[in-house]
Amino acid sequence: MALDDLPAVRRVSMADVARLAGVSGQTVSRVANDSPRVDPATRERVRVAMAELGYRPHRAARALRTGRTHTLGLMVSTLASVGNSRMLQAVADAAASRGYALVVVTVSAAGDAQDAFAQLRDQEVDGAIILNEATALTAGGLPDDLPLMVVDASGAVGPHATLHTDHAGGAGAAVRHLLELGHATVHHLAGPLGSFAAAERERGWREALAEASVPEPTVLRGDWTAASGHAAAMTLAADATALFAANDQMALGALRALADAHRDVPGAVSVVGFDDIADAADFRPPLTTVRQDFDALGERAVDTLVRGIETGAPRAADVLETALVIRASTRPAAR
Amino acid sequence: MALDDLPAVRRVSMADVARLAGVSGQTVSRVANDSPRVDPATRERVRVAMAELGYRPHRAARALRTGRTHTLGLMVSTLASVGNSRMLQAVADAAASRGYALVVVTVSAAGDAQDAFAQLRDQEVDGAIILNEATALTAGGLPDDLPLMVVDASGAVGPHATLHTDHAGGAGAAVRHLLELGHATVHHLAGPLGSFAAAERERGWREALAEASVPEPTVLRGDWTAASGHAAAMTLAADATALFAANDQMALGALRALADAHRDVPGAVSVVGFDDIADAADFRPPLTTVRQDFDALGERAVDTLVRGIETGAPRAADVLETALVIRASTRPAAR
DNA sequence: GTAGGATATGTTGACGTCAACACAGGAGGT
DNA sequence: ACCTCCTGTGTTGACGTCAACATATCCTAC
Repeated sequence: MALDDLPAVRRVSMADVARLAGVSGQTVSRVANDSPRVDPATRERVRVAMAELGYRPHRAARALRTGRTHTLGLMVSTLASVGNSRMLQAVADAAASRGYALVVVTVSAAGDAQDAFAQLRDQEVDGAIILNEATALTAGGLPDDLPLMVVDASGAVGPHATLHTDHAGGAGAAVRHLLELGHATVHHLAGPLGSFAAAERERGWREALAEASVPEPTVLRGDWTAASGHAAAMTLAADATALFAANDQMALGALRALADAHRDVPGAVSVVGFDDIADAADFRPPLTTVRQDFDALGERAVDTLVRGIETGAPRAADVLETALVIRASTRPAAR
Repeated sequence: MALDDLPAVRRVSMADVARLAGVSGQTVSRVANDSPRVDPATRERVRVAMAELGYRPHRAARALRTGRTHTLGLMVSTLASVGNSRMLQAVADAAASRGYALVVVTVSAAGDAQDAFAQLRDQEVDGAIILNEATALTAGGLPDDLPLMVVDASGAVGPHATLHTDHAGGAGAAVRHLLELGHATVHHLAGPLGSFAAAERERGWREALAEASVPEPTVLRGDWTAASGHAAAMTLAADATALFAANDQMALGALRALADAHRDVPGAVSVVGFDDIADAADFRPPLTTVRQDFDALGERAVDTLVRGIETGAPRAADVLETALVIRASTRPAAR
C-alpha cells in the first residue's frame, strides 16, 4: 500500500488547526489575524497547532471573503532605464517587507495606459504605484476607484497621493555648481517631452539660469538613452563650456561625442548628469551628478500607499531631496 | 434619495450575467472558460450579457475553486545588474501576454533562498523562474512540489526545466576574435565565484585558449559592477594586449582604469565585454561585446514554465545562442 | 418504434475564510 | 438578588467559481 497511491494531500486549513487545538475555526481565524479578543492561553495553543501542522493562510480564500488581495501593482513604461529598475527593486523590497506581493505591469507590453489599468484591475490589486507615466494622466485619466500612488508625474491626479523627487531643485544645484565654477552659461541636454522628470529638470535649469541673469542657450533633447545623448551632443554649440544632461545615460553618450570631437572633459567642457547610477563613478571621467535616493522613494511610495489602503489615510504629497555628487567631470572654466 | 447613499455596489458575478442572459451560472462559467459544449447562439447571448454588465471573472474565487492562481514568481538576487533588469522586463511581458501575473521576489530582501521560496509559496504562485541563483541550488536545494524554471544555473535541479544562454560559446567567440586579431593571449576579467554565468564564461575563455595552444594568464575577478572592473583592471599585467571582461559593466570600469594608465584602447589593448547592454555602444570606445538575447530568454522561460504548469509537459533543457558584436574596442595587435 | 448515444443545459455543493450574530459565564453596580 | 456590561468563544452563512452529476432533447440505427 504505497503512500503515493493516495490522493494528493489536501492543504492544511483552519479547520484542521481548530480540531488539533480543540477550538472553533473562528478562534483560529482570530489568532491568525491578531484579534485582541483571544485568551492568551488559547492563542498559544492555536499557535502551537499551526506550527505543528505547518498551517499557512490561503490567500485566495481570504481575498474572496474580504475583497482584499494584499497585492500591489507597479505600472511603468519601461525597465530599460536604470533609474526605473532601481525604483522597481526598491518598491519590490518595500512591498515584500509589508507582506504585499508586487505585480509588475509595463505599459509598452500592455499597449496603452488604459490597457495597463485593465490589467491591474484584472489582477485585483489593492492599489498601484504609477511610475513616471505622465501620459497615463493625460490619456483617459486615472481611475478613482483604485488607490494609487503617483510617482514622478504631475497634473490631474484626482484624489490620489503623489510623491516625487525634487528634480528642479537638483537641476538648480547642478547649474549653480557649474556657474560657480565660472562658466558663462550652462547648456542643457533635456529628456523627452511628456516626461515629468524631464520637464522638472529642465525647469530647474531654466530658473537657475534666470536667477543668475545668465543667457539661456537652446535646449538639446534626447530620450534618456545614451545613443540619444550622443546624437544630441554632436550639435552642441562650439563655444559651450558646460553641459547639464537630464540623466547619466545621456551624459555617457555626450561624453563620447565630446571625446570624438576632441573636446576634453573637464578641460574644455564640464558635464553634469542626473541620477547617480552605479556606473556613473566609472564613466570617463567619473561623472559629477545629482543623486536621487531611489530606495527612499520606493520605501515612501509603498508606505504611503499601504497606509492609504489599510487605514484610508488622506492623500499625501511628498517631495524627496537630492544631493549633488561632485566628481571629475566638472572643473573651473578656462579663462 | 441620493444614489451614493446606497451600499457599495457588489461586483458583477456570474449569477448576474446568467440572469441577464437567461441561462444558468454554469453555462456562463463554460463560456468564460471556452468550453466547447455550448451552443453558439447561447455563447453569443452570454458574451453580450458579459459585455453589457462589464463582467470580469474573480481571480480569487477561481483560485479558491481550482487551486490555480495564474501567478508566476520570479526569484532573483538583485536588479542592480542591467542584465537582470532586462530579463525581468522580458519575463514580465511574456507572462502578461499569457494572462499570468508576475510576482518579483528578490533574495536580498527575503534574506536567503529558502525564505524566498517561502515567500513564493505564500503568494501561491503556480510556478516560478529562478534567475541566476546558483546559491539557491546549493543551500537547501530546490523544492520539488512547485514547478520551476531554472535559468542560468547548473547543478541538481531535480525534475525542473532549465534554460541558459550559451555563455561558454559566446566567451569562446570573443576569445577567438581577439586571437584572430593577432593577440598573443587574452586576459580574463571574470565574474564572481558562485555565479553560473561567470563560471561558464570563464570556462569558454579557458577552453578557447587551450584549443589555440595559447598560455593562460592569471584570472582577474570582479563582482559584475563597474567599480570592481576598475579595481581588477588596475592589476592587469603590463604586457597584456587583450582583455575579455565577463560583462559590459566591468568592461566599463576596465576602460577607465586603462585610460588612467595611459594605455590606449584599442591602440594598446583590445577589450571585449559580454551582454551588449544598451549603453555599450556609447562607451569610449564603443565596446565590442557578446550579445545575449534577453527577450528570447524571457519568452522561452515563461513559455516552457507555463506549458509545464498547464499541460504537465516534461522537463526541458534549452540553450540560447549568442552573437558577437564587433565595435571599436578591438583591433589587430601591434607588431 | 424504440434503444442508445451524443449534445446542451441545469442543480448541487464545496473550496477556506471571516463578518455577523449568538451565547455563556464572570465582574461590577445598585 | 438582580440587571448590565464585558470577555471569550462558538455557529452560521456567504464571498464567486467550477467539478461532478443529473436531466432534457435530439439524432441515428436497427
